[in-house]
Amino acid sequence: MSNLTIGALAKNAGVGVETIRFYERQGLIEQPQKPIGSFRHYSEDVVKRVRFIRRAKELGFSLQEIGELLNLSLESGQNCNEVRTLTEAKILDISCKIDSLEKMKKALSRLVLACDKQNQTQICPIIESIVEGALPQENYK
Amino acid sequence: MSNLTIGALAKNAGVGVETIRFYERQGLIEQPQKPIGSFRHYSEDVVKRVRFIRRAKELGFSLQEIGELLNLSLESGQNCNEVRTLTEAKILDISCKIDSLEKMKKALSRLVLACDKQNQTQICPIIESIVEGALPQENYK
DNA sequence: ATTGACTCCGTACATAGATACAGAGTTTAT
DNA sequence: ATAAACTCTGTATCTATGTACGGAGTCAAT
Repeated sequence: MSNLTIGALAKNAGVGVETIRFYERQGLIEQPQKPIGSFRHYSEDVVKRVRFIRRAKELGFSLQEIGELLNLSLESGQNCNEVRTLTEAKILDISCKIDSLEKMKKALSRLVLACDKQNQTQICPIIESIVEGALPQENYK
Repeated sequence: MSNLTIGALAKNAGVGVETIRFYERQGLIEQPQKPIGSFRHYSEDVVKRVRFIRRAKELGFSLQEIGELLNLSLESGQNCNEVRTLTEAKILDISCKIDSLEKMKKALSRLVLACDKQNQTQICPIIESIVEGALPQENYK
């Protein structure tokens, strides 16, 4: 719609102009039409897209993974089964992350509780409760 | 306890030897005693600590933040109120992450559902539902 | 039609987080 | 007591993810 310039897009999405062009080079947002003169112009959808990228990064996804997430859709000629398989894998991945964060949160809540009780026993529940995680330990080296 | 060498620690924790020494330089694990000869030796606790670091990284925390998380405890001379305040902030941060991941998960579940229904409408629910996030939009530039 | 703000492209630099390597010392198994 | 495997320190290199800059072109307001 709204035909934003790159500067307006960047501002709305909360990133720098250079970052937009970087994402374009990485293939995360497509090279836009340049109807007016020779400047890039973007729709509101791209604002959402960039915000999504920003958010997903904070959740520990790499740009590569974010690209995969963004490509999950039933647009046009996509094979439905393939999309479903990929999507289910992503869902599993996300569930693991949620589990870990829940554990972390619980551990920290216990810490606050210990604080309230003036319970001065040495306690650092994070390590105790979060380490043994949901993700399989891949072979390393 | 178990007096692991750096190699054993690395293997158990699922990282490389160099990574251990890197974390040491970053202050995430302390320079250990070297009782036997001049080699580093570690307890089982350090294995847990490194696994925690690894896990927390996957959840989008920086090493700096991970250090802060690891320092949250009621050990020895720490000010209880201060610890509580910091901890509550971290809990909030984590809750936001969980929220975002839940939204992402729901969006992907809807996608799978659409697959099942052979509903071929173009659908890419990720962007719709995850973008508008819990985190405040910090001023950028 | 000129000025200030914005954009273009290309390339260089920056930062976080490792990872690799060189050359020397140490441990352990035979 | 020797060889293989491991570790030491210090430094250099690598990848991912941006950021910055130079020099030129474009747009919008006066």
